[in-house]
Amino acid sequence: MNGPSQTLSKTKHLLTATRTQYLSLLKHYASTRSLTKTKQLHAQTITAGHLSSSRLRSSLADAYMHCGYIPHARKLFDELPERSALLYNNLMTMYVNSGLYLHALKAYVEMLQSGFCLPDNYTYPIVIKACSELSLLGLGRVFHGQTVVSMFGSYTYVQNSLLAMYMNCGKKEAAQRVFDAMKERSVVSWNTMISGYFKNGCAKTALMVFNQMVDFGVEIDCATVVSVLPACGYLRELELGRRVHALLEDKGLGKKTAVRNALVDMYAKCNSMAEARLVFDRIDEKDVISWTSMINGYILNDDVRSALMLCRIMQTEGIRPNSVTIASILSACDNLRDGCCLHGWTIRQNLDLEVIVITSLIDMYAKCHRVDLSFGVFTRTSTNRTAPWNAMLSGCIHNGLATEAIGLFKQMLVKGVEPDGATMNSLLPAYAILADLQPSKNIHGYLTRSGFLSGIEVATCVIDIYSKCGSLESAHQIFNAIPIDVKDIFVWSVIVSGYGMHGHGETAVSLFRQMVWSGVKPNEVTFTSVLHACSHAGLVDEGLCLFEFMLKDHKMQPHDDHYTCIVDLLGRAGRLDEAYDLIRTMPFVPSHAVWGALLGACVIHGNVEVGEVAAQHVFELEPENTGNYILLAKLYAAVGRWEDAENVRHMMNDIGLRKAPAHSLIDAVNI
DNA sequence: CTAGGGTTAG
Repeated sequence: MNGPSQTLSKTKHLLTATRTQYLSLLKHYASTRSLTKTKQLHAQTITAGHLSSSRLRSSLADAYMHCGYIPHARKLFDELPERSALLYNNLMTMYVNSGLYLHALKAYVEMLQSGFCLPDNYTYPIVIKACSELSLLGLGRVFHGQTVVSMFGSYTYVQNSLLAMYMNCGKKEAAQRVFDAMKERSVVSWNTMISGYFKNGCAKTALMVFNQMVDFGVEIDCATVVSVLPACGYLRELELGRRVHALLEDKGLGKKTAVRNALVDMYAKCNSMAEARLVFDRIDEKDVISWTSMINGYILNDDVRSALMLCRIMQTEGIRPNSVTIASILSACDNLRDGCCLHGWTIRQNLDLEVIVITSLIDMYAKCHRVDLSFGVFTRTSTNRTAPWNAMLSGCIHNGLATEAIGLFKQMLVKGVEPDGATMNSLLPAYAILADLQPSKNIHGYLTRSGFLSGIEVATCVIDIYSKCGSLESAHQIFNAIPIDVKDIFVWSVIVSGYGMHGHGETAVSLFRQMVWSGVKPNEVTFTSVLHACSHAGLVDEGLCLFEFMLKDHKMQPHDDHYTCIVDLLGRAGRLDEAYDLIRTMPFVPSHAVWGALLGACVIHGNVEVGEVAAQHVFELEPENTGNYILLAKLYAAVGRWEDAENVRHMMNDIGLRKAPAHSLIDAVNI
């Protein structure tokens, strides 16, 4: 504390201080970032007449730079007769620390033009960081080239900044090349690669790099831990997460709140709330992130009550929620009453203008089937950010408003909002729902021009759209344009089911075999698609063979969908007894779909005996589905038992189900 | 003097 007498003595001291003393004081103020004291000393030097010394002015500028006081720093800097590389570096660092990356790059240009000095090994990390933050990949590459010719390319600091820059710009291959060429790698190099791979969607690679790092015997630090734990959580690698936990306790890295928070999050994502709670309770200084991680953990594990309770406790402990806390809680809300309550709460917390919160509110209302309220939130915000638009788009899709979604996207383009991958994920299903060829061709053109089509996810969507429109040639063309090693399980599934849904069983099966042959392992969904294709096209032996392949070669547990396909397949072929036998050997209770498939087959082949059994089951499982009654009536009609058909109609009426118009039953019976 | 690092929506 500064008492008045102390201040006085200090002032006295300063007045009599020599220039050297000023300089050493400034150095101290710079390292401790004491702006007030720097300002005081600035005033002193003016009154003491010392400011004529350019050495002192330079130190003063330097102190202001370290304190981040841009106006004075810049003015003093500009007035200096000559500037060293060190001063330029510090100026650029100040700009970078204030988020003024473009200013930093301008300062670099001035440095080159000044003729006083050249960039050094300290300069490059700063300007490369600026490129990284601005995603200026082109300029970043230029700096990369400059470092290589200037020999600073072999400095670990410089290389580390390049790793981060490439990772930030989504160029993980480029980062890996720099990493591979490094002669010496620090712990920072490894950490940058781990977090970089995770940020670029390669969580598995991130874990691989971490394992390599441990194998190499590199000492891990806090940053390693907080880089690797999110990847463990994402991949639900609980065992590895526990090993990292043990390792960090061993090395005494577990004191920082950030590390404990990362642990809470990891355990929560691995569905181990007991361990998450244990870590959480042991955090001495819980911050808003600790609380949010725990709250979000409960939400992820479907314990909304505990999440809300914890949120209450947090507030009684004096910690205010932030936008992330709110977004997390909103994501768990699926009813309008709570939703409106929470909306009010976000307004009271003054957080309703944050982009994440707006996005979450839009999403929440859409989940409550109130797209009108989503739209209310949406229109009341000045939105040129992409996320709220995406939320609005996906909200439309979830509520079946395909045309509205497409209209919204057009508005988005008109207003100059930059669409991204998530935009496409929300938008493209709209075209698949509409299944209208001309608009689909239009969006295909847009996707080609904008470059989105080169992404495998988008290409998969477009294949699906063309399939739904019935344009299998176009679908196949896009499919063929994808290199074989890029084709994943999803794109194969879509093309198989595309051919399947239009009755081209042979092509579907042939594509399925190509997929297996190319080394992509089929999953439950692909088997459903191909079995469905077989039943649709009447390929009985093929279908049974594939079912066998699925059980024996792939050791898969068949789902209800698979049984439905096979029952349908056998049933259509008239092998009703086999179908019935299969149902009786099922390891779980058959669903209405399975019995429904059997009933449908009985109708085709006029088998009343089996049909009645099937009908009994479907009536029990979905009593309100009128289609089932109609099927049974149709069956009776098919074998000429008109009275029974009429009785089924009465049965429907007795249950009070008049949803089906009378004529549909009559039509059905008359076929 | 410089490089990496915790919670979140679509």
